[in-house]
Amino acid sequence: MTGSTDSWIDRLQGGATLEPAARAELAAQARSMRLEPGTCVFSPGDVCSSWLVVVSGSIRVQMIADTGREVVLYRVGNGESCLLTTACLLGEELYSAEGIVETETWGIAVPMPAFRKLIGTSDRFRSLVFSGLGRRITDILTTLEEVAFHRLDARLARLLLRRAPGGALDTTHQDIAADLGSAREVVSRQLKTFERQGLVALERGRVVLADRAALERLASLGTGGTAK
Amino acid sequence: MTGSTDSWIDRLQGGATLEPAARAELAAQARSMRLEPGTCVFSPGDVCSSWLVVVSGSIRVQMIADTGREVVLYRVGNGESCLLTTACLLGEELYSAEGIVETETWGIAVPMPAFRKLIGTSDRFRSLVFSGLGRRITDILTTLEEVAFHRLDARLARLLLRRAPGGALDTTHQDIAADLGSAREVVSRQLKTFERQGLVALERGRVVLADRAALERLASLGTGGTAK
DNA sequence: GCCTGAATGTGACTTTGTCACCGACAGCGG
DNA sequence: CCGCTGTCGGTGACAAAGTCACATTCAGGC
Repeated sequence: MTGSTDSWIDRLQGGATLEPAARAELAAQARSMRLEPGTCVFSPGDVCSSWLVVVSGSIRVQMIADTGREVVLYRVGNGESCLLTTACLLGEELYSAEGIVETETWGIAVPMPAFRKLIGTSDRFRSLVFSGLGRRITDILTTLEEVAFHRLDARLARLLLRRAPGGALDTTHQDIAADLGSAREVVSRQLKTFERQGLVALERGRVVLADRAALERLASLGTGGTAK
Repeated sequence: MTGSTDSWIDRLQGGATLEPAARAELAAQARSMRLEPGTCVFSPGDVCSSWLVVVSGSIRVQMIADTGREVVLYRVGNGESCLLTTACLLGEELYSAEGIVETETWGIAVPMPAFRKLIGTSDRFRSLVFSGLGRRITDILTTLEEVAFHRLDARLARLLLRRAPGGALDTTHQDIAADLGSAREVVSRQLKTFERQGLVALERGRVVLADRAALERLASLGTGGTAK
């Protein structure tokens, strides 16, 4: 809303090539927000009135069962938009999951009317929105495949490799369980087993990778193995 | 492609209100197909070159694990379009699941260029496509929630009630297992238990509901119960 | 040092999934 | 009518995952 109003547009994935008219419309209509970790951006049953983009930071989108168990569907960050929001706006439905701010986040909200207008008038905007949509649907299907078909040890190994690039991961077992769609006790036990096998070292609120190669071997079980 | 060329357009959900220009474009570009049960319409890894609509009949979209286990994501029928196809066309991705014709099906294929043109020019067409999209995403999330959170007995009871309106269901245990994302043996055992409890009667290739009320009681466990 | 709440560890038991068979049945060709 | 063959369903044994009910452990405040 100030001098650098539209700098975020360039940080939006695919935003740099938008037509000038679309850029202007976006810059004029969008509302910029700063969000604190823990904030709930939307909950199941909410109506959806704006298109959401995360410029920086990260929002976790998850489903919660009545028993308290959770599954993380995907995370939105780095110039991405949120699949559920887009789907709800386009299909005029209610949210069916919840969105939680994970790290200090800079977000942009584009009101529904402006969003619809842009979709109708800008080819570039349309393809930007859609390619994000396709990618996320793939993410959700991957989550479903993992939960339905794969063993927990392989999934846990994959998650550790994916989320601990520096060789360590600072989270609680509860968080990991949510990511995997499993239960905390199960994750604790599996981590303990990994520790006994020398694959990781455990500290309170932190998992340190000790044998990356072995974890990779485990992770590739049931991934198609020899690949196609 | 004959006298009644565009009669299918009226049978498409939301198709009756399309602008004349959009109807003409659709009628001119679409290709009509008759599909036999068992035909595979698309497989994982295929590129997606046409937008697909099922006028009548039914197509089952499912994922298959290397172990042979399957989960049905959703079914397309009755004037609906296929989420995965739409998502792949829009996001230019490859299919990540497979589509199998279940019953004799009448389908329509709209080539990608015509589809893109319609999306860009017709407001009605756009909203028709999108509302279908939103509904299907909800379906997939429901599937994920069921598989990740709910007990098999409740899920099986729900499936029986949903798919046996006449009080009986003609399918194999294998098929039911695929629908639930579970294994055949597990479904067989659970059905046997239901039979011992007098909830159903089993015949080869057929399940007959015997105590609908009890099944409904079972089905509502873990659905939120008293509701919200 | 003591309290408190969050994070983690564990045992016992249930539910699901997997593996390896077996038997039952339908349709078919002889 | 007989026997073959492929699909369908049943079962036991055992492994993996989820649930329940607590016991520990630890970091910070007071």
